[in-house]
Amino acid sequence: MEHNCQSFVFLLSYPDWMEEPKKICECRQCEFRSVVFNNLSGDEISLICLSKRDKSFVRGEMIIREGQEISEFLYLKRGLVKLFKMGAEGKDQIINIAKPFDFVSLLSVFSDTHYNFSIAAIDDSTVCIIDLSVIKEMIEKNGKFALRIMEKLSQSSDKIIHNNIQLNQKQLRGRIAYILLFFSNEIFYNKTFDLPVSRKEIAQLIDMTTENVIRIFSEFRRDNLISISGKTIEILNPEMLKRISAHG
Amino acid sequence: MEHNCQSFVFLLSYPDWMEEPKKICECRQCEFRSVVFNNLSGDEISLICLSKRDKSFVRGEMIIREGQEISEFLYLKRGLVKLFKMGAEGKDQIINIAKPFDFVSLLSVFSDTHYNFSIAAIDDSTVCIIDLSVIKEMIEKNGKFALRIMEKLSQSSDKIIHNNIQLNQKQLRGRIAYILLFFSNEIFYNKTFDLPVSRKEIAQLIDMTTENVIRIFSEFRRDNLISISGKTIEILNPEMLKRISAHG
DNA sequence: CGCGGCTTTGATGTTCATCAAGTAAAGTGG
DNA sequence: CCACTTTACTTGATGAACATCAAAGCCGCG
Repeated sequence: MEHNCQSFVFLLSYPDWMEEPKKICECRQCEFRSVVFNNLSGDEISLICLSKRDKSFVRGEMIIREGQEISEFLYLKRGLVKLFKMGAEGKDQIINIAKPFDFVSLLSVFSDTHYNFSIAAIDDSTVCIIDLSVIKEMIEKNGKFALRIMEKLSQSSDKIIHNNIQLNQKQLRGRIAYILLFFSNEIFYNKTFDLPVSRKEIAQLIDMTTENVIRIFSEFRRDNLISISGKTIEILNPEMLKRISAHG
Repeated sequence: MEHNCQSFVFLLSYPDWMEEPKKICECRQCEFRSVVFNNLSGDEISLICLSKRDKSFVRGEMIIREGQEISEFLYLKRGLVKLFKMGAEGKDQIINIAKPFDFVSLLSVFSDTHYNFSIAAIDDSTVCIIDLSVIKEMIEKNGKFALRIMEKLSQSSDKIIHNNIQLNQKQLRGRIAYILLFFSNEIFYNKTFDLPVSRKEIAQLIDMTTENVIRIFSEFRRDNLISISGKTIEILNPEMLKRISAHG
């Protein structure tokens, strides 16, 4: 999971017989390259390298604040973040949870000048930050790259929209089952995991009250669908949870 | 509102002194051009013309059926359509209502091979259909065009997502107020309008039951916020509706 | 150690879906 | 065009699902 995209290697001097080497950047090895940057030439990768930097955030830190100007293109390299809209007094609404290689700035990067949502780390995270103008320039110049970016962007929006539709139709038990399976299957790839969010945040994510999140957790524990100890959750009966998620 | 994008003008023969004219296509005059196709050269516009056709649908007709392969890029030239996911027995869920110049195929055009939602005309509509491969080719070749398409696409997704978030937080009265103002301000630009959808469809759009849509309509009429006669609605007290929409 | 935030459970009331039943409107076949 | 059927609309009554309020234990942190 660790990767290091930030260092350049310069030769301080070189013998006559040697051409001046191009700047070598570890972006060439970055896993992210395989996601969308495949279509970029070596030179283009180098250009990105020049304008990019990594930034790390600890759990709980704000990465983007609603209203901030969009001048950079962000993707998540490590950790877990939440996208959310702030509301009055703890009434935030979580739009999405993003994991490594997601474009976290994607809503509105290309459609607005300012963020209309916030981003915060829900686990220690590092974000790769690229000048938006560089990305735009590259989109203009490299058509394959443009298509690939559109694909990723479109996928992310689709996912959010369809998530929302699905959740709206379920009632509380269904939503809890859904979110438990989401963490287990799509984030941690494990039946046992530590919830990275508070009960309250779960409530904000699936649109219900904190009390009811807890109540249904307890209910599921009573029915031996899950076991809970603090933040640690183990899925005991995934089939039943799937049925509950699908139905109700 | 009327426009005609479909006819080519060919000269059947031309004198020696005249160069063979390029195909002239009325796309050059199409309003849509100003929306995104500004950045295309005359030749590129011609290419689009060659691969495109218009198709009209009467109110109620299906335009796209869930599961269908995506091979074309659609935009709405005239009318009103609904994007929706089919559910069991009238339990459809309406995702969005699109108006002229919206990209109606936008969710998933670039991220999937098959539609995962349906489109139907809720008013007599005409759709301009362009080969998706032609659009993709143009995105690859013309960077400015690519950026413009991304912008439009991103705007549309953003709108849907934020709509959803807003609606989720409101209770029934707030949703009805919201949707009434939506039709008045964003679709018909008029305080009096004919609802293009049934009460049931409104319920599917803002996620409630048909009975409650009717109940709250009646309530609003009783309180002199609106007047209703059949499908015709007049907004009498927009300020109050705005307040109701904002609050609850 | 004490304060504030997170968690938990119970009691209560509101909001909303469901059921039922009837009227109006719109489409259908003779 | 009329009887007929179906679909849309409307209102009321009931109960289920859920939010809100209240109270107490827990945990981490300055």
